[in-house]
Amino acid sequence: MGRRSDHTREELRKLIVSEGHRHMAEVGFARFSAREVAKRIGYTIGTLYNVFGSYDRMVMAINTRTFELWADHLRRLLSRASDDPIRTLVEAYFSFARDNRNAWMAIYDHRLPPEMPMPDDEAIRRGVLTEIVAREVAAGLPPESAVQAPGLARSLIATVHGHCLFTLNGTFALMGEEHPLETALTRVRESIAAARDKGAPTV
Amino acid sequence: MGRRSDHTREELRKLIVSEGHRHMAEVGFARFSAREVAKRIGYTIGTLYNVFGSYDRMVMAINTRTFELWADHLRRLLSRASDDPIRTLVEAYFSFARDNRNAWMAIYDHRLPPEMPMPDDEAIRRGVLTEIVAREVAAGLPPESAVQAPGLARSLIATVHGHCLFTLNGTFALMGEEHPLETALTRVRESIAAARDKGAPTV
DNA sequence: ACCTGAACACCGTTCAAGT
DNA sequence: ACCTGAACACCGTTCAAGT
Repeated sequence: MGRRSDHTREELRKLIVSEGHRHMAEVGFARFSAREVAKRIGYTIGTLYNVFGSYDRMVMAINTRTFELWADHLRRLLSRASDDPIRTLVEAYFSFARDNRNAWMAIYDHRLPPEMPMPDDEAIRRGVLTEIVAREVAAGLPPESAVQAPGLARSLIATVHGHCLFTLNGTFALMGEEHPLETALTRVRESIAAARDKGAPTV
Repeated sequence: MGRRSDHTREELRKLIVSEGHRHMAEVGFARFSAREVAKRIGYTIGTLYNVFGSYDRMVMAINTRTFELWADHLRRLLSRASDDPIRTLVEAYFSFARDNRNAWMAIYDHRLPPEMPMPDDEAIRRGVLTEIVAREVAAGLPPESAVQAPGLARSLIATVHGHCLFTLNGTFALMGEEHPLETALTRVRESIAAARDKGAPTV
């Protein structure tokens, strides 16, 4: 057969990412299959390799899509009148993860081969989420402490991430933790308060 | 063929966990294979199913073994004269993860099927690590705040875990974080200081 | 009772052969 | 130039058949 060209290369890319994301959301990373994505869009497995070159590059594109949906979710909740944007951010981090379990966990389940670094384009699109958080952290600090915002934001994302991950993967349940979100928020508030008190680092 | 009985059932269990752990450490969760473990110990795949019943139960046993090695590592470093056990704990969390990348990440890569809860025995053996941390956190608090120790310990483990995971999976590298361990330790100290100041909750 | 090994229904990856 | 589909070397899982 060959030469169908029902779609341009760009349309095909979007089709694969969109249907692949849906498949990931349904079955999760462990049962995700490139062959199944091909079947769903009515092409064969060879076509996915024409477009993405490898399984890893396709999963990377799907996970970047999840990052973008996640950032949208954060912006949407922040845009609603909120007198407590820090709480809103923590809640949005958790609610996206909980409502998109499989796709969200796939971001961290998938690891690129060591010899294959993340393309700049993908890294930039994923970095938007960090920027959203950094902006709100900066807004919560006095001007003389604002230089700390990017570093503090990275660390607070890691903090919230740990709490969110332990909630979804059952670790907190085994430990007997009953209020993961409020606990995470307490940690975040403590650190922002500490940065506020300390002011700009003197080093 | 059949009926070899070179080993008792218990010897076979230990053999599989030990060789399986080695295989996991070498290739990581994504390339781990039960068939390869069988080949390495000189049995066939059917025998692994006789002993463990499923792939998931075998991986669970291997990961529990990693938990025990990890707890040993923490105890070993704590037992050395240390004037700063909290720093020692954070360093030990990171150093075990870094020196046992594949086995450590496999703990969180592997997810049990939802219908298959963790057996009590495994949960208890994994919980030892949490208890070690809780003991040191309690020692760092005044007596009237000590009731908070278990809850605070869970949360600090999640905090350190997020920083450790972002270090190993490359997230922090993309974000430009250069001192993950010191950053995690700063977060931990802030939270312990906050608990110390606040005293026992009045609720 | 214990273990084997074939069978089953899948994988990701490659690539010669068609249009 | 684009796409197919067979081939390859693997998976986890099951289970009848051997000893």
